[in-house]
Amino acid sequence: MKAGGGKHTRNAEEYVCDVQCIHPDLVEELEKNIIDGDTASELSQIFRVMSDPSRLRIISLLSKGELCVCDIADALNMTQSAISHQLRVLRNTQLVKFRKEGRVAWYSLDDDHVLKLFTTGLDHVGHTEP
Amino acid sequence: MKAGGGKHTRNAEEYVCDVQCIHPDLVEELEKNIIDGDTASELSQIFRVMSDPSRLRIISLLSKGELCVCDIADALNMTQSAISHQLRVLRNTQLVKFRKEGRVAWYSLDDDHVLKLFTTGLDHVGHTEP
DNA sequence: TGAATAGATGAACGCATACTCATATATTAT
DNA sequence: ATAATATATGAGTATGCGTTCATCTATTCA
Repeated sequence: MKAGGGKHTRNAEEYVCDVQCIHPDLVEELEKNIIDGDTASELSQIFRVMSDPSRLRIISLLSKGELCVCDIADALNMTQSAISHQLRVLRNTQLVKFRKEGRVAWYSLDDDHVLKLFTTGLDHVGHTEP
Repeated sequence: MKAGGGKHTRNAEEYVCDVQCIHPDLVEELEKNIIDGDTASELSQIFRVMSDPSRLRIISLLSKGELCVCDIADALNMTQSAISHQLRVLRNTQLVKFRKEGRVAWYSLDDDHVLKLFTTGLDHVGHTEP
């Protein structure tokens, strides 16, 4: 650690703290279980994308089926531009896919994981999907 | 919608677009399926908390058991202050809980949903937990 | 061909937030 | 009581991001 700290280990019923010594066994044990920084960053991106209310509502809509941009904009009462920007974010992170039909772009969820994350999250906040 | 837009509906095999008219059936259908703004905000908070690499690594560590602040700081090679700030965020959103034992604070995950979100996320990025 | 429309996108503004630094609080040891 | 330790926290700074506004491309219609 870099500031203000010591080091603790469980030792039967008592907790031993010491600043200078590091307990290699615990550290090693811990370090096996840490996801590395790259994985953490990669993972954080998915959650980051799902951490915006507008994007969640888009996902909520798309969980029911394919929709075009202006349907979404209308349903959420947001500008086409705002929706389009958000859809790009969702596209870039592979959470949604789309197909072009004339000048209409139809969007849909790309992955079941997204839906699972969404419903698990809803579960967590104590709501259930309609 | 507020800018640049029309309105589309699936109509058998053809898609009808019209700007001024709103198709009440589709809108109504959609609006039943939208999570409301409050729910979206509430849900976004959980994902927001899980959208930071440092917090994810903390969660990763705590998924293996109870740890004190300086254990975490040491394992992640971050300052005690930074960890403490992040733990407060995790505490305030009920993702972790803690107990005080003397001057040592032992933290652990508060909820199985957290772990489920974490592992589902890892699944999504194609990693599996060690 | 020219007008209208669906959507995409760059710039800019405002707000949120992760970390650092300094310091405060609470507990243990001497 | 005094010193040391474990953690918490406020202020400040830098970075990231969501939305708006203006504009651009591509497609359809007249």
